[in-house]
Amino acid sequence: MKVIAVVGPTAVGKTALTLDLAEALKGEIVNLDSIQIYRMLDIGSAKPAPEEFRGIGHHLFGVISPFEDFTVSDYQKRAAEILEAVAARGKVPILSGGTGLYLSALYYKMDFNQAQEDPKLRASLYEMAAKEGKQRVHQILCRQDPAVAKTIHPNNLKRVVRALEILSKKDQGIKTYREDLEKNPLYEMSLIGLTMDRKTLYDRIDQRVDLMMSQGLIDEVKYLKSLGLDDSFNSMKGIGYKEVVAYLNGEMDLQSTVAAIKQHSRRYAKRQLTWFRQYDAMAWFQVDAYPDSGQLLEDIEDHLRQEEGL
RNA sequence: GCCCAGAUAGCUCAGUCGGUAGAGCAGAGGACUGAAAAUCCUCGUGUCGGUGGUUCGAUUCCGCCUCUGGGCA
Repeated sequence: MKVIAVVGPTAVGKTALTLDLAEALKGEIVNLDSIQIYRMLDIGSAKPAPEEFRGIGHHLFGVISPFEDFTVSDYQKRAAEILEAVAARGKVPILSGGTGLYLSALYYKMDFNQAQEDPKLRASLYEMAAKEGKQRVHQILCRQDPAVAKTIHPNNLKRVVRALEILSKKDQGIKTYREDLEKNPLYEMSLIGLTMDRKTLYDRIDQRVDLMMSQGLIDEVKYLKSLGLDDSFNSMKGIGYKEVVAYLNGEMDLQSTVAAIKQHSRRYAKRQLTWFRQYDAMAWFQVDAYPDSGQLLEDIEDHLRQEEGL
């Protein structure tokens, strides 16, 4: 099945370009973003508005309750179904978003079903970390699987815990996961990476945060809070949300809140670029090197045609 | 004009009882298999304002100059 993925850092212009591309290729858009997937998180996640859909199919935007703990594994299942359905309709599915792990969950053959979550084990390990230190938990991993322990830093508790969780279900541990990584044979995926001069990107991020504020991000978060959502929910851990929650709790003044959102967004963009560099098949396009989006679109279409010809 | 305090990394500053210097922030690079907008790791050479002097040796002490704050006229 032919699938296109448009990825890149936040604020690089994925949404607009994907819309043009979908129009040109008679495609449908499938969300590849871990926050836009939630309902009611609109302004802060820069979710595309239905008024701007131009009649093009959009999937997995705002379909999950923000009270729900959505995971990569859930995404993988739901996205796979959507990709099937779109292809069955004779349309080309275009993934668009910036969540790297979600891309890998589709691009590679990743089986998350082998080791389910274990809340009890997690809780006890976190308790141990709180009492005896993160080092202690890492030591346990060292004993059970020294090779994996070496690849995970002791301070990265979250990942140490997950590695132990996998070991408790499965003899091979997380290492075999990594080594077994192969491309998902179901999809013939074209990877389109959007990038931009760093300084220009950061300016755009700053501008977009200002725009979100003027669009009413504070009110959006106020409303979410009034529903009972606080920073303990995964949905509220997104950039723009966690900072405004802190502001509404009186922990920060408005100016530093805005500054923090900008800074966190910049760092996030950097991490996204690091992640997306790992794919050898990624075709990169420097967005700000094009005088207009029309030329960019043409080049991308050329590239896709070329890839198909191979 | 006089007095005082400053001038050190992109920014804010610390420090060297004289042996050419280091924190925070900003920034850069990286890792990543059920929280991923998450979580975590690594990275600091800069005419120490300019110029003379003392000294084996000055960013450090002294003189002068320039600039920036503040005060007094």
